[in-house]
Amino acid sequence: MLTDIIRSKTIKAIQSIYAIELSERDLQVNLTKPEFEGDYTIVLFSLIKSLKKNPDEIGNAIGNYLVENETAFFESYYIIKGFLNIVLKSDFLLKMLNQHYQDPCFGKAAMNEKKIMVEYSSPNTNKPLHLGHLRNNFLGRSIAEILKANGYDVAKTCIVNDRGVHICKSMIAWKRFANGATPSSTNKKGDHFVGDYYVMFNDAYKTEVEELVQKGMSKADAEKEAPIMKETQQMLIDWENGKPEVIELWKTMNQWVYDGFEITYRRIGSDFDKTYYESNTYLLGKDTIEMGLKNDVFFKKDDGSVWIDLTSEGLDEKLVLRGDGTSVYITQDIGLAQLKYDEFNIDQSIYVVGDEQNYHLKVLQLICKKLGLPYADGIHHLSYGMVELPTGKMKSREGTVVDADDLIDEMVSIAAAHTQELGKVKEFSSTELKELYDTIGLGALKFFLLRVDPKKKMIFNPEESIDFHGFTGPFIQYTHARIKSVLRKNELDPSMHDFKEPLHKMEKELLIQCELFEQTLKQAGQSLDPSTLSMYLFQLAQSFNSFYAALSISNAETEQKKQLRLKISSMVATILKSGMQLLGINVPEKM
RNA sequence: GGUCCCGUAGCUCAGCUGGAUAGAGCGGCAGCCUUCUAAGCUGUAGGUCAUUGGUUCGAAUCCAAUCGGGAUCACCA
Repeated sequence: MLTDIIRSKTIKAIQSIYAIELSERDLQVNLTKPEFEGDYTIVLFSLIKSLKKNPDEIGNAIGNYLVENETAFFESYYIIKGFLNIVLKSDFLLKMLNQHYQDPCFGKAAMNEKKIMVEYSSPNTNKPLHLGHLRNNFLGRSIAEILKANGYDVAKTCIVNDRGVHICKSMIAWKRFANGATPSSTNKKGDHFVGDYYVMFNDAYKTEVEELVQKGMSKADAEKEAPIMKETQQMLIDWENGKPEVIELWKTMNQWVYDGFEITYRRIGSDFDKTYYESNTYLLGKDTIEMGLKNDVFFKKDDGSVWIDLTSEGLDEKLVLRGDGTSVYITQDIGLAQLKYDEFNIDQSIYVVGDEQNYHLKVLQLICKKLGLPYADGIHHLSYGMVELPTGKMKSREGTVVDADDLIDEMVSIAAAHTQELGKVKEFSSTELKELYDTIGLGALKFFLLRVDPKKKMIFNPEESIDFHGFTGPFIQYTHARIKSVLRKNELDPSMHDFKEPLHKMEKELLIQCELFEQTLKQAGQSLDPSTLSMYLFQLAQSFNSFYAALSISNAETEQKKQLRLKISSMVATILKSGMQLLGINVPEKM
């Protein structure tokens, strides 16, 4: 990578001029700001102390040395107020261009030996997906792809929360209110169908509680005594005892939800190498607790419940097994962590889970460490912020949840309206059009959710629909389609690779930006952050559009210039396409 | 109350381990389609980087305190 090359050559220069060995960390190399002359900038301030010279003197010495001794790389230099701005020769960039202008693997690392698991999505089977789930799904999928591009062997998994009292709630409501209705009899998507009964449960429950309070019962008691709640709790017990009729209903209703999820997953492009179900894993982890009890990692209280004391870590005492011997949430997470490790032999396990569970995941890792489990250090919580509305958190009780399917439909129909209005793809068949609308609508939505730092919470305003202009997915898709159009109309000659004419400023800038792709992927992989990639792709597209407006490709001054520009365009399109694919976004040939 | 996170333009967000006059997009204003896709391009206005102190050649960035907002601390998942 260029930055690394410049850094190491500069360090070598300093060593040979001043006989002082600097570490890579001591030297800052950045892109030169556009308002100054030069391509890359070396910051001289940090060298003043160790070299005991003034910045101008140091800059001149280094600049001279580089231009004279590294003739293949450096052309000239400028010194402005403590910064050494160097001008690159075009050779390195042109070589890269000739090699990779249509290489879909450009920027990606070779396979390494490490295996990483990414767990994401992890839905509940009692309600349809909402906007928050979309952020999770897009992040998980994209991070998995980015890690693959960094050479890792990646396994995508999902843990489905398919059991528990909340699942029984929709089952009870269905028994009470459905009269045998099914998704097909009502022509409703299965997950939405079941979700409706979950809502009905809460309504009925609320009514019953109110009635009891009217009769003089306290609110707390009423909440426990409401018949519908008692039925639900009984159902959970029946479920755990395997009562056939309950199991039958549970299977049926979950299948409805899975059928619904399947449609959404296929549409948004989420898939998994392995799906775990809580109904299979909820009993895991007890052996490990037993082991920890023997090793004094855990302790037992008088009532038989098992705990871990994390107060020395600044946390609390945490229950890991109930007094009656049944599991809590963390018990099965300990077990599942073990199971994943056993089944996949992973070096690292990434959990894409919302930041509301920071404490939980911290405790999970700490417990695994204390137990001395080999995979403890590999556990990594990719904590992402909640998606909120301008009015605050989304609340299902207040009906302010943004439904995933609805939002996708809305985005796709906006894409369709825009496309029809512009009328650029009149020759498309109806299937091609449908595919294009999906590509653009989902591209806008995915990019919107991936362009911000995962760690930060973000605000979605349903009043202003997601943009299709500016820093958006469609902007990048459009840039790609535009390039493809130019490439269709002008023949690129692969044999032409000797570009002697000096590069235009914008040509050089584009090549330097292309070169940055590898570094960007590496950084996105290390920080598990697709937003850095999103920003990079946007900037690249933006630079291309400026280039496109300022310089003519097909009517370039010379044939050599034309071919150079066609290759640069091709390289930009290649990077935009492969970069967007790492975000889970397709780019059209035409739009 | 304990722990953790956040506060940058009207709005949504970038600003990496301290470095040049704090940047994008949207929205506002003014321009650009007889030339390769105007979902584009160019220009312009808009900031006490929550506040106050400290560290130093230099702070939006590091430290401390204050103010404001949020998450979490269940024999829930």
